[in-house]
Amino acid sequence: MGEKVRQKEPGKTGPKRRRRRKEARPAELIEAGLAEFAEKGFAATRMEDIAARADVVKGTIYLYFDNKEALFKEAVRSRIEPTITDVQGMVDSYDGDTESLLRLVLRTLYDKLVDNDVRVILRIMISEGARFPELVEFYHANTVKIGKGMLTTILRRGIERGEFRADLPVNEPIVVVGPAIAAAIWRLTFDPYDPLDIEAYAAAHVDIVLNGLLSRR
Amino acid sequence: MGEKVRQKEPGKTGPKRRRRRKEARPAELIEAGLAEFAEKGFAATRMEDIAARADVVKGTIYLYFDNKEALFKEAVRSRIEPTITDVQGMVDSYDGDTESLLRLVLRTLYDKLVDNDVRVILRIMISEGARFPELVEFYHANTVKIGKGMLTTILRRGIERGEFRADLPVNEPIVVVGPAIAAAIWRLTFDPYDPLDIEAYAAAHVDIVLNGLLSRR
Amino acid sequence: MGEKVRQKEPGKTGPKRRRRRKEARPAELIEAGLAEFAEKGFAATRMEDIAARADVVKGTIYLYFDNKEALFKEAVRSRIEPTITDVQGMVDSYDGDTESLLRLVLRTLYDKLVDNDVRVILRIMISEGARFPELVEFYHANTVKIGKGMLTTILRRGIERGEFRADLPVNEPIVVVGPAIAAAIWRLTFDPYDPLDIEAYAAAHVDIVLNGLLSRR
Amino acid sequence: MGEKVRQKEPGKTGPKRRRRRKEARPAELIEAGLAEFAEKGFAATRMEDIAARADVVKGTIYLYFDNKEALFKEAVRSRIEPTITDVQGMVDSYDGDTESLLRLVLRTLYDKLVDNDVRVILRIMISEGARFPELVEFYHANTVKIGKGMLTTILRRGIERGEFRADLPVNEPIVVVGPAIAAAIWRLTFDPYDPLDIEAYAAAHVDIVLNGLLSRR
DNA sequence: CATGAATGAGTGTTCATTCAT
DNA sequence: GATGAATGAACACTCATTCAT
Repeated sequence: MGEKVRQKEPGKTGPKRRRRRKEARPAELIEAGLAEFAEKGFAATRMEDIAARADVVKGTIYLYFDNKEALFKEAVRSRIEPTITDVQGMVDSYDGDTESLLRLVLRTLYDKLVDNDVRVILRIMISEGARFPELVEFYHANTVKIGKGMLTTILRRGIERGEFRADLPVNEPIVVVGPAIAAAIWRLTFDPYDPLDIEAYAAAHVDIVLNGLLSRR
Repeated sequence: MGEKVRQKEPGKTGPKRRRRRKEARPAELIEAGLAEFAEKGFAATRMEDIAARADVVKGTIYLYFDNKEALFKEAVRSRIEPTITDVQGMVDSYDGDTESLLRLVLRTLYDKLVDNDVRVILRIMISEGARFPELVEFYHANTVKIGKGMLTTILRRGIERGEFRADLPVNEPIVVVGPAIAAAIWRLTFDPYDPLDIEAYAAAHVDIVLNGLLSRR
Repeated sequence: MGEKVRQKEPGKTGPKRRRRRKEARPAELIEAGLAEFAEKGFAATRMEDIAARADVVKGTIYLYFDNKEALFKEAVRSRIEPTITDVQGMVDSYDGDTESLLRLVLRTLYDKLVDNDVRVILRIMISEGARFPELVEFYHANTVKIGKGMLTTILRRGIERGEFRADLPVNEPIVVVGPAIAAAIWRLTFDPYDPLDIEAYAAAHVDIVLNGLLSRR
Repeated sequence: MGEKVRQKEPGKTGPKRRRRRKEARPAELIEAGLAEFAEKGFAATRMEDIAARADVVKGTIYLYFDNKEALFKEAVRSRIEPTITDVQGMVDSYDGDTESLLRLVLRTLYDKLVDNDVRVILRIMISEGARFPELVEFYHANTVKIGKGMLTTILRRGIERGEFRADLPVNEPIVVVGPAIAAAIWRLTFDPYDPLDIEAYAAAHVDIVLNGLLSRR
């Protein structure tokens, strides 16, 4: 009888759990949305799944966000903002040798890279960048460009202090962090089939970038 | 022939051509599909758009592929297969010094990276990998793993011949090509806002990886 | 309330009412579905038509049923269930002569046969049985088999009490109700061209089955 | 590697089996169509399946029939036509006693009932009658009405010759064959779950219809 | 504020039918 | 005549969004 009439468990009708903190709602939805978007991409993510993850119903989302796209953008933006800023100061006020400074910066980068959020933003940029160019621009302006500038500063500092080779290609500082970006991509894709030993990899990165491959003549 | 627009009642409804392309169709559809999937991802791509790009109607696709997923998988697979194999031989038979070999391999990598197809496969792996793990596994097994092995071989060769430092971290060869992967990602995302000078970047990559950052003591 | 036609901008697009009928909806949809399925068969019935008959839109059906097949099965099942049970008791507790009992049972059968629902289930069994064998099995087990058993009981009772011929073929009780089944089929098919006088037919059925054709020797 | 590109077995391209007799084509298609329609109904039958059953391709059907509906109607009609006519003569020229005549007619009916074609036409009438009333009318006019008339003739003959009860309800002759119709329906539906012993059933039918249920007083 | 039933605009897929070969 | 590639009009089903409660 009634093989499968979906009927949301009748009897559960009572007005039970009124939401805890109303203040937290948008943040919870952003959290839930980001998780879903990162996992499935914009198009494949269902509002219903976001709602379920935030433990509300679909309609509730529309009390806080105009539509799916608005939630997506806010979610991504909210995660981009606090990313680089904290590293900024580190460079300005550092007074040790530049090699140590670069090691510290790379260390920080790997720690962030392992952190889910940043990796996930990277995936979203790659996946959805074509459809949301403002987000890419925003991410670039607020994070990537700043980071790139920082690296240039570090390279120049090293050269000026005679610690780094004078003929370094300072205009292409991304090369220096390239292996870390590659590691982030690897973890997003091939890790299940060929797991990356982050510690060993990070050490190899620092070793090769600092010392190069060639034997000392 | 077969390309002619029907001409009866000129000025009427329009160019309703029926091309007969049995042999060519699957390849054309794969091409069109790959372009759309790469641009928009699996979920956001409409069969109708793929069809339009291949200049057929939606239903025609189903003459050649069971469904959207089948087309997607075949398209991706068809692009993965011919990727690495040609480089393989280069390494085995090379008899110059290892630095030159590595330069050659990196050069080839950058040329491929600029090539649309490979970059595009990378984007698909990152975007859709979670939903199509078989594809990631396939790509890893047929391309990435082989490439990684090649790099290890090259590093070992350099060490054995005394050309490379004896204490190189040969177990993390991805570090060596990391900057190139980062460049591919960059081109997929930030290039419109901050274009990459591939030549300069590639040169910087080779320079830094081979020589490192530090000044010779 | 809930039945009111929205009135803003009178003369505009029309009566777009949103009724909230959580409780009643499944039953309404089953009713509408059964009517359509019985008329056109499973394949030829459009979800949109079912929806229209229930005064909702197509998507609404999927709030209550997984798919067309699920709605079909539930609709058929829901109509099969309450069919025979009421007759069951009649036989067990009857204490008049068996001829009267049989007349009563046949009378009930004709009344049910005229009843749209049962006839319609019969049509569905014949039309769709091949594609939905579980339904046929279910109908047989819950209705036909029970009815058949009842008839056997009646025949035996008549024989035991000396009312019926001792040499009756009690193993083929369907023969006794066969003319009623034929009448149901007739009404489903030829009635428009050659209408059946149910009363006269039922009387003839009872007459012939009880007395036979042959003149008393 | 081409997981599932459908590609009709390349190499089988040669112009092999040119159809045997062109004359037979329409008949073969009608045969194939009838079989499919009977099994699945009009809507659920695919032209492709009919074609496959007749060992031609889909397009070929349209050389002989305007469309699906035309094929359906012709198929049904072609099977209706030769049905009753042969029995007609039997009645006119019979000179034995009427009980034997009726036995003979019922025997013939059961033989036909077992015969796939007639049962199958019955199923089609029940399933598709609502959508193809002309066919029902045609079937009724050419088969059912004639048969009904024959039965009336037989009943009258029996009464006139004093063989049958004088007060038989001659206006409802369908009652007499009702059990046979019920048997046909049974075989179309419940036979897999509760098989009918046709011989025993037919004997019971004849027995009960001729002698009735009541014990001779 | 929150709910969740209902909507309606798609999108993937099927299939009768056409037509160049 | 026969083929089978291609078409295009449906149709089942999904899901972002709305809105009465």
